[in-house]
Amino acid sequence: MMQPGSDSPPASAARRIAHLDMDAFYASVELLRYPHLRGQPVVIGGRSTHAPVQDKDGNWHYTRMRDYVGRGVVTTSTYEARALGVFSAMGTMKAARLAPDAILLPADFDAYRHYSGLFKRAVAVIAPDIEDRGIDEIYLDLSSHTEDSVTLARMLKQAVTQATGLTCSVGIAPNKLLAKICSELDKPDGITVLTHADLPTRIWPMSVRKINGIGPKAAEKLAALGIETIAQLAAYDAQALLQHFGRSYGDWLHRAAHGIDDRPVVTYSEPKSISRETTFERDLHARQDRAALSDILIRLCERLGADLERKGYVSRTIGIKLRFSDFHIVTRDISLDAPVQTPAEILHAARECLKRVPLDQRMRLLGVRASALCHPDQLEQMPQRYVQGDLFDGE
DNA sequence: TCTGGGGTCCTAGGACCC
DNA sequence: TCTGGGGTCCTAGGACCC
Repeated sequence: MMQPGSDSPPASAARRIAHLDMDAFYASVELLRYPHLRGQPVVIGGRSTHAPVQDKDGNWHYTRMRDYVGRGVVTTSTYEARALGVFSAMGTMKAARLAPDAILLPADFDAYRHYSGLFKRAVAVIAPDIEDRGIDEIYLDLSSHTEDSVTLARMLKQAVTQATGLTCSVGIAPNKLLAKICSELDKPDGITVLTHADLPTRIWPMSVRKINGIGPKAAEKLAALGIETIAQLAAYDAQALLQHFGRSYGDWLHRAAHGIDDRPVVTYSEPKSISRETTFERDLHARQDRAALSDILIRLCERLGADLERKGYVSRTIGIKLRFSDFHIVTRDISLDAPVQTPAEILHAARECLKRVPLDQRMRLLGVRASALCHPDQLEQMPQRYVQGDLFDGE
């Protein structure tokens, strides 16, 4: 907030942006529920059939990783499990090999959403300019605050812990790109404050993969050019980057390596799409498993329809997604004349899309997506199509 | 013993319009 | 005959993020 009597900062004024990241969020929420597991390697993943059960004497019985069979990936893990090499997105079976004695807990997203709301509301009391980046992290615009950065970070962390019993890590820097990198520098339960002057010593030695937006593909391409650290990326000829990565991404790479990022903290945005998808217990075939697939599709459409209704959206574009056993993905979508919301309407459109995919291979995943969303009460004000000729009568 | 579910953004070609 | 230059929408795929 602006202080009374203070002038608006000039457009070029240095910004102060925080990135706040909850520490091992899902696992930490589970430890609130099962505090006696603290200090042990715990992995979140698998299905709800692996939930702990309490016997008549009040003792909890957990599933160990070694007893797990089935598909899926690790959603997150405690720092003790990470020490054994178990990280997010790792196949559950591989994780079981690395940490057979680790305890497996199913993900409970309702609980995580609850704690997500608690920590965000607590932060909002101190710093209301919040950009939501998912369930466990946020950006904050602290530019108008007068306290020094370490004081602010301590206040934020204290508010989060008071509201949830959980810890987080905070990075404060001149922009989102740097704030995001620096919240990781002192994890868990850390505070890192960075200025542009710290770039060469703190940021440049790191791998390009630490930049949010450089994924495995881009990193591989960069490595082929002899670029592995952010320093090497910063030193690389800007024109050459454009040649290799195209104008948009090439320019962004160059700016990112130099710590330049003008993106604002976006405090509100409408969703672009809503989807539901599921990976089957075993791969299914369109012919042999027709009934099972049909049931799954119907259930997905029901859930998607319920999501749309609950959130108050109608959709003009329905799409499907298939992942085949060889992991290649096919999508199809269809734009409708009139927006839809009910499961029956979604199902009808989804079946139209499915007709356009050759189904001769086994599938492992089916998904349904609604996009081109709008609120039903906006339909009146927003005609679907302008009659294009009207504006150009006489042409 | 591989590899979840929910998203965003970008690119690119073709249809179609003026 | 030869061959414009905008623009928008639709569709498909892919990279990336949490």
